[in-house]
Parts: sequence; structure tokens; C-alpha cells
Amino acid sequence: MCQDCQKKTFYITTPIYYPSDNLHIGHAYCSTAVDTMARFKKMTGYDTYFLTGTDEHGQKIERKAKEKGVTPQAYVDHIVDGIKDLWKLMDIQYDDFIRTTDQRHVACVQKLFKQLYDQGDIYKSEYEGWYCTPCESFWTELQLKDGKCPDCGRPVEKTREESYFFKLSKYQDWLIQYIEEHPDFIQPASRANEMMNNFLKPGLEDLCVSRTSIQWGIPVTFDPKHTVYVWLDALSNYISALGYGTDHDELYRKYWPADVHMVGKEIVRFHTIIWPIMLHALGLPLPKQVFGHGWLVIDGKKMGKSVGNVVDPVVLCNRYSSDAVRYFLMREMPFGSDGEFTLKAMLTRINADLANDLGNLVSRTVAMIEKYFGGQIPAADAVEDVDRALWQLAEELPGKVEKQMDALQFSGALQEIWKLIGECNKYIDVTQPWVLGREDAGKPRLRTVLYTLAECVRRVAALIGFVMPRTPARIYAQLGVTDLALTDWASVQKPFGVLPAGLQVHKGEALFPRLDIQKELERDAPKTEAPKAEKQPAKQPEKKKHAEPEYPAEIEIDDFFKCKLQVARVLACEKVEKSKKLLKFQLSLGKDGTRTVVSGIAQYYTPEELVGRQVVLISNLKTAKLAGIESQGMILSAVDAEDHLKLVSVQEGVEDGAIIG
RNA sequence: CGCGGGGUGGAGCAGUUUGGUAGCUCGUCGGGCUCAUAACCCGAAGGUCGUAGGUUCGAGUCCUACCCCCGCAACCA
Repeated sequence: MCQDCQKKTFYITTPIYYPSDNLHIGHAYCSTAVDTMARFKKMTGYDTYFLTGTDEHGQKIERKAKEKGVTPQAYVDHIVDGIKDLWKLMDIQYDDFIRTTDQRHVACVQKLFKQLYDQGDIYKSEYEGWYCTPCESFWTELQLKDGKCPDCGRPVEKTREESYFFKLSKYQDWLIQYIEEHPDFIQPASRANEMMNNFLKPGLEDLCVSRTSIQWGIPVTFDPKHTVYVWLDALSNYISALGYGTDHDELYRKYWPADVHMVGKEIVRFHTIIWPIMLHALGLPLPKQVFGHGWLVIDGKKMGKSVGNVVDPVVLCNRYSSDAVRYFLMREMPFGSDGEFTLKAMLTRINADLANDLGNLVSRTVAMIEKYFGGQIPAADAVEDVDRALWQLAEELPGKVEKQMDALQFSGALQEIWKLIGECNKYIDVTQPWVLGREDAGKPRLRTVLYTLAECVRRVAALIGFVMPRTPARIYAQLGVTDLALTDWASVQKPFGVLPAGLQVHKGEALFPRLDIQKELERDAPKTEAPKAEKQPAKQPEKKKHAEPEYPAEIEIDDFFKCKLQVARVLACEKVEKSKKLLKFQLSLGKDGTRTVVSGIAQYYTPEELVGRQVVLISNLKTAKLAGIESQGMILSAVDAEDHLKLVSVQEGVEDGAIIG
């Protein structure tokens, strides 16, 4: 509760995004949801605070900056500019943008760290691991590749390193109990189960919360060769932005605890385990809810740069308007679960809901008022049951919308609003204003019908602004509404008939021009949308296990001769235990000896049918450990679009170990 | 037995907690209307609700087993 204005407060956050690259539509989805919620709360009278930002530390950014030859700070500054531009483009109206490189944040994190250390929740210990001297990097057992440095492939030494640890284990039982007693804390509920089963019940280990291997981070004040672990750093943003721990902590006192942390499902774990324990250890209240939303997937796959299927929100907004994109994101899928993102679905949605239903309703309403009343909105006259039914629906709408929004059901809220729009279109058909307009006897009814439509359109405009911030003004312009009292939440809660008669309407451009879907799809065909345009009906197994390598247009012959290809005979072959895909081979290279090789082809061949066959092996490939087995080479095979895999072999038998070239 | 999500008319989804006529959007087909952005309105066709058992008067919904898909995790060289 805000002390000064007596309004209830509402504090909502997005995750702080990692600015190693430009953001994609998935990030835009999350921010749109938060912005939509924040706007709705603001509209319905809450003192709302909306925080977003960027998580700028860490190795990956350090490395990216190095590649570009700039400082990490310069690198992130540039990306952050782009992110802010995107939010502007999408009308993401945040109250504050926190960057983990902000001095205010750094100071706060350092203070928290010190406090936890002083009270004994963070302690210094030793961390046993592996050190790569050339890279000056420290790795855990799990991070190693083939027992060597994952970065450079060179050998590593076993070392001990001093590190700070956070006593998660101490608070484990408390957290389990807390989650059980607060079923709304983690939403959707399925995610709470996941956390319990995967992490809490098996038991928490103390978390290593400092690194000496990463320079691009927040130094520990009392031991500056250590930097603070990124998640401790990142999570603190939700309170550092409010001035927690400073002399100016008014915002903290006013808004904390947060009402909702909106996060992607992949980071629910950090927000529901580390963060609550941090807060609890510090004696601070926990956020009321952590909501793990789903992902936008494309062709059934998670969007990602490695898959090469990222959708750029900037392009979409510039082409179809940010309001349309926002509408689609909020309407198409139930919030919480994953949803398929396709351009076709978006275009269909824009045409059906925005152009045909809403846009056309506004258009025909205004056109008729112009045609029959010289553009002046008439006063309601003779009233019948059809009118009253529609009025009632309109009056009940705000309550329904609020109910859906309180449950974070954006799609449900929009569906309710669109029910009214649908009923309006039907109402026109039933009342047939064009018939009423033919004779004077019809005029009283006609006045009522057109007034009813105008007032409904006004109400719709007043209700959609939290999802589509720009559209209401365009509707008001057509209706001739200028009085702000006709556009707010209070104005849709009053009984039907708020709109004053006599306003002058102006038929303007179509709100959402109908799109030629075929054309729009073809427009992108040569680019990334290509496979989507032709949309295979079902699931042609087009999934590649790995991202396709990108082949250079041409290579030097020397590049080829780097590979030592040899014919090898399968001496023995068996399935690798606990693995679906791996077969373990004993191969003979003739006088070059034998090799053990592991290959992921168990789904295509049985061990028995391979024994005795000749295959082609890259014999000078760096060895790799697969399923704990040293694999000394790679067996070549061919895969077609249907996912059929066949081993490569030589036509007629040759000596084992023969060189291919 | 690693964890989780899912399999519902051509497509995308809701419904499963509290068993009782299978619903929505898009698409298709037919009709209506002409105020409107070839938009709007009405109607129809189309589903053995993954498979097989079981409980029940009755199962998409509960129980058992199994199959398939997708994430995560992991080892796809």
C-alpha cells in the first residue's frame, strides 16, 4: 500500500536479459506480457512499478567483447542501446531499467555479499577442480571435455582453489516447507513439482558463489580477486533497483516484495531456489509469485541462434505494427505453456481479429453514422431487448477481463473482449440498420442501434489499451472522442450510455488493413521463412540432431588432406549401456592396429549386422570421451532428408587400413 | 526404471482437478446480407479424444500396462 496516495502497489519485473546479442521475439514475448500486466494494473488503479534491465557480467560477454576488440562495457553499451530501442518500438513502458554494471547495483551486491559473509551464510572454503594454465581458467570435473580444457583442449591440472560458498543446504528444509505452504508462489504449479523433484528433494548442495577465473564481474569487496557468481549478482537486481540498502530506499519500502517475477521456464530454478534463500537469509520478504512462462517455439523447436530460426521482433513491428504483434503474442497461446510461433498464424490472427472483426466493426459503425446522421452520433431512442442484451454484455465485460488478467490469462481477457466485438457484428446483422434507414419510421430504432454500436466501440477502445497502446487513440479519433473521461477504466464500469450523443465522427483509414497472407509469406520465402512457407502437413522428420554445419563455398585441397580417412573393419560391436544412440566398435586398421570408436547410430543398425563390415573412419580425429568411453575416431555415414542413415563403405573390399583420398 | 510436458475432426488449441449430450479459432462446403477493410451473419460436413485392458449404469475425464512426440539432463565427433 502506498502511504501517500493510498493506492495498492503492484511491482512486476521481467528477467534481466543477457546482452550478448540482440534480443529475439521470445524476449519480446516476456516483456510484452509484463508490460501488458503493468498497464492493466495501472489502468485499474494500482500504483504500479515495472522493472526490466540487463545482466551484463560473465565470461561469455567478456569473450564476445574480446572478439570484437572492444571493452566489455563498450560491447554491452551498444547492445543495451538496441534493447532500449526495441522496447520503445514495442511500447514497453518500464519505470526503470537496471543494468548490473550500474554503480548502484554493484554497490548493493557487494553489500549483500558482505552481509551474508558476516553472518556466516557465506563461507570460504576450497573448491577442488581442474585448472588450465594457458587459459587461466578453472573448470569443474563435469565441464571438462575428454579430461581436457573445454576451451583449448589442452591438459589441465588438478588444483584446489579457494572459493566462497553460500549455505543453501542450511535453508533447504525451510524452503521445502515454504513452497508447500504457498502453492501460488511458483506458477504454473507443474513447475513447482519440477523444482521439488529435481532439486529440493534430492538435496541442495552449498553453492559456489565466487569465481577467480572471471574478471568481468563484481569484485568481492573484502577479497577482490574474487568476483561474485553471476546469479547472485543478477537476482539482486530486483531490489538493488529499488535502492535497497541505501539511504534512499523509499522505492524498496514502497514496492517490495514484488508481486510477480515473470521469468522463462528455464530460469525458474534460480528464482525459486537461490533467490528465496538469499532473501530469507537476509531477513527480507519473498516475492509473492514467480511465474515461469513458456517459450515460443518454431517448427516445434526452441528458438535459438544455433538453430538459426530466430525471429526478429523489429522486422515484425515495422511491417505489421507493434500493436498487432503485441496482440498476437498475448492472444495466440495460453500464457504459461509453450506456443508455436509461425508467421502464417500471426497473419491469420491479424486478419481475422484485427482487420475483420475489430477494424471492420469500427469502419462500418462510423460509415453508417456518417451516412444516416451526417456524422453526428445520435442519441438512443426506441429500445428493445436486443439492445439491452448487448448493453448488459458490455457492462459485464470489465469484470470478466479483470478476472482473466488476475489469473495472468492474457488470452482469456482478449477473448472476452472479442466476444463483445463479435456480438456487435451480429447485432448489425440482426437489426439491419440499412433497412431502418430507408424510411422515417425506422429512424428511432436506427438512432438506438447506431448509438449502441458507437458506445460499444468506445468501450472496446477503452479496454484494449493495455494490450494495444496505440489503437485506442485511433479509434477515438474516428469516434470524435476527445474527453479523457470517456477513455478510462471508470468509464467502462458505469452503466451503458457514457458516450454523449452529438459527437462528430470521422471516417479514417482502416485501423488494420487486411493483409494478403500469401504475399506476405512469399515475401519471406527466400529468407529464413522458406521452410515454413511450404509447411509440410505433418511431421516430416526434418529434425537434425545437430545444427547443420555451414559449409564454406569452397575450400583448399589442403583442408581436405587434414582428414586422414581410412578403411576399417568392424571386429566387434556392442551397444553402450544406458544409451539409446551409441554403439561401441572395435575396429581394425590392418597394420595400423585397432581402435575403439563410439558412434551414435544405434537407432539405425544392430551390432550384429555390422560385425565384419568395412567402414570409413576419420582416424586422426582428436579422441573424445562418450559415455565414459574413449572414442578414437569417427565413422562416416550419410543421412538423407528423411532421416535415413547409411554407413559409408567402399564398393569392393580393400585391405583394412587402406587410405582414402 | 533420470526429470518434466504432450498425443482431442484438415491445422492450431480448450476441456481431464469435481466422470454424464466433445467445445473454440482457422480452413472447407452451402446459404443470407450489402452498412463495412471481397469484410459481416447463419448453417453443414468432418473426431473409435495415442493403443490395449480395467473400474462404473456411464470414461476424453479415474486405474494399470504399453507406444509415440517434445523439452531438460547426458555421452550424439
